[in-house]
Amino acid sequence: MQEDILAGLNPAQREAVTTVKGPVLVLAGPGSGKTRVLAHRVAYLLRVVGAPPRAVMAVTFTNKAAGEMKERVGRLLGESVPVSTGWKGLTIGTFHSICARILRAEAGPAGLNPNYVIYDDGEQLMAIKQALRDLKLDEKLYRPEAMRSAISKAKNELVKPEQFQAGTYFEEVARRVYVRYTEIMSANGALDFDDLLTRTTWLLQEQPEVLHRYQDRYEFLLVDEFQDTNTAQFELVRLLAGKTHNLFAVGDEDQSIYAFRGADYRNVMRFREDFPDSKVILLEHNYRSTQTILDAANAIIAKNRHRTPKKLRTDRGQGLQVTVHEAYDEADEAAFVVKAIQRLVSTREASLGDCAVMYRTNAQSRSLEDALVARGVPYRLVGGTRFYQRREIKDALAYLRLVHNPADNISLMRVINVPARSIGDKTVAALAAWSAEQGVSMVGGLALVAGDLTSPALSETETFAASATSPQRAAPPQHPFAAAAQRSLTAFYRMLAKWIAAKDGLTVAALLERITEESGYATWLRDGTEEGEDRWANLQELRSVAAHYDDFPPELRLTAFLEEVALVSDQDELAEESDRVTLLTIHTAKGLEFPVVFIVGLEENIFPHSRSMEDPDQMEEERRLMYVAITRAKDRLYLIHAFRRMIYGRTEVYEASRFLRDVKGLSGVSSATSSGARQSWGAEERGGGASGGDRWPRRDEEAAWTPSSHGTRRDTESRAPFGKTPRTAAGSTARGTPWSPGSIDRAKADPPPARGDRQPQFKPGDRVDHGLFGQGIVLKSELTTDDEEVTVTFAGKGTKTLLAGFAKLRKV
DNA sequence: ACAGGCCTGGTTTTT
DNA sequence: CCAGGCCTGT
Repeated sequence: MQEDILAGLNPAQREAVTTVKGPVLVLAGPGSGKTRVLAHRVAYLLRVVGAPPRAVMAVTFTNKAAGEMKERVGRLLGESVPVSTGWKGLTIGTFHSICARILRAEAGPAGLNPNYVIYDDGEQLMAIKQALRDLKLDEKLYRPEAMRSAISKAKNELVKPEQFQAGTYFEEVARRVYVRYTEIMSANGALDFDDLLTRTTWLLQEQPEVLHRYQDRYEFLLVDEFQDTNTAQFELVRLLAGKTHNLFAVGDEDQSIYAFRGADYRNVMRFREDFPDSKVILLEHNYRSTQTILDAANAIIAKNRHRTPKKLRTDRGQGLQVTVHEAYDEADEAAFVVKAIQRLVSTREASLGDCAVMYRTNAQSRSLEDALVARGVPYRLVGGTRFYQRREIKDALAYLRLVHNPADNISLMRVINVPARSIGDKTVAALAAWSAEQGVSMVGGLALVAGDLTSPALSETETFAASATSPQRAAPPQHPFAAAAQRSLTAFYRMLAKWIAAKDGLTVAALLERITEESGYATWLRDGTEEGEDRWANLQELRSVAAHYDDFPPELRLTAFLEEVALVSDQDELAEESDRVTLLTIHTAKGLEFPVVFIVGLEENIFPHSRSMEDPDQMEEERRLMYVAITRAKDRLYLIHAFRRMIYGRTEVYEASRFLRDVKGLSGVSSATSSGARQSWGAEERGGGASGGDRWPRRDEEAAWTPSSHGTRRDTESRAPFGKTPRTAAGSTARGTPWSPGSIDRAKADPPPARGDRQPQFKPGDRVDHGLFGQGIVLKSELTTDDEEVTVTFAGKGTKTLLAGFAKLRKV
């Protein structure tokens, strides 16, 4: 058994797995098998050490990582040990989900509503705006977003509202908002994401009895991505491990890229200070990339001052060259990427799914999408609109949440007039004000308006107003509503009260269905449009998620469901099945790997980002980001920058990124810039031609090369609407020729056409058939070094430029 | 209630 | 340039 678990591990990994007692810090380079080590260690603890499953806690940052770990542990153990996040078995989960569970179980000691709801950023912002209104502060002057970030920062540092030290006027405002916000959240029975961590940590800090219970239970702690912990998380882990010190932390300072949300890679150092007897294990062997790629990564990260020196090694050999390419502008950059991908695919050196294009900011995806769509290359864009952020989903969840926790005013306000029930803004505002006066939640207020003095909403409400406990009422108090408003409010209340009464007897799916039907939401949503049907389909998807909870005990299923949807993002179930090019930011690429990686936008002020230029610490983070990006690549790496780029509607010349300078001198890195190509085979080589995006102007032509000189681009094209499936070229519309006719002669950046001895397969006027676009007519065809580039106009699908070796074009 | 015009601000993101 | 918020007018 032990052999099984240790088989295939290298000596360092093996040591990490088997060093069971005491604090262990594993510094794990990218691709060094850290997930493997974590899973094997859990299996080892259970199987060889004989630890009971309930004594083991493994903490990750993302659901995806937690899921992977569960799966791998399950595989190692042959599924014989119950792997669950439940109380009985192993605890494997994210910081947030584990904390949510602890707070649910310890609602009493933690002073929380056991039915608390979790607010996401949007709902949090609503609560902050409420706080600003209560404090009569101007939203324009004190941006809610700024307040949110100040409050979040305080919480990450475990600073309570009453401990908040304001050193500036702004901070004083933030302090007051923080205080008021906390009151509002408590009245609503709501916690934000930061609260989950800080409240748990405060609970353990302040209640020794609770702390000891958890310390006694969890003999073995494992923490992934330790460099991403913030102060609250670090403290939480420290507390939990306080008794046994059997704390196993895996991290890599060099991959810390989340400082902006409170992560502090120095926690890795602090680990060694706080646990001086800790054993440090380095995992430097990389199983992912070629040596050339690792050399580039090492060259980047070696310039950071604050790090434990490490050097990645592989036994994969040098591998292929790393390509540095200079493009003319963002369109040329995108065209270069797409062509390179098509070339690799046509030669079967890679599949579309092997290829990833990474960029610093989301806005950069646009030109890439344009190029992919234009050339009919399927792709997926990671990080688009998320399922749980969609309006219909948020509405449905707000209904469910309100039924679960009627104190939740934010959810009430979201749904009270959706669909329209003649309860306008003024009525809602009056209800909010009057309910607060009465010391009840808004649902409590509705109960009073409806004359229902026995409503549970009147007794369960935590209040922040004068009356701390709700007095027994003999008669409903006078309310400010006119007869019509009263009628609407009462009708809404009766409906809601019925759902609340029925909730325990129904499955979540049934409750959801009942709510969407009786509220009129379903009818309202399905307005006959295609969009309405899409949204309805999304609701059905939510319902099928809810159905997973049918078998839970009745009193738990709604709680469990709401918790899951609050803490899970569909990023986690990021489908990898289809063969498409992946577009994603470097941040979202962390933890992933691809055989072929393109890093685009390698220009000063783009990457490294302009906001990081002044601050050496932020510049180090940019460097780590570049390091993460490079180390995603297994076999092929392309580093691309553009000579000029349009940002915020302004086109400017950008200097190549310093990161390129760091990498360029290395052996195995080839700088095949377009300008070099131009010099070697001459600017006069070819005349115009309509397939834009891949040519350079001559120097003397630069002045004329203004946006207006190359016609309109994509200004009429709106982005394809998001759907449940990633976009493909199939639904795209074509655009016109991007370059204005008759403009000056240009050189091609592409390799020169193959010499004489080849004949094009296609010529202008040929009728062809394409699997995706149907029939079309060839406009022109040109040979390139290794393929033939055919421009075809398709009926109703516009004009596409395709590679004959890649697209399945057939003459008809 | 909603369309349309004006203004503003625009890293990175999980939970 | 362009998305999202806010205001105004129907």
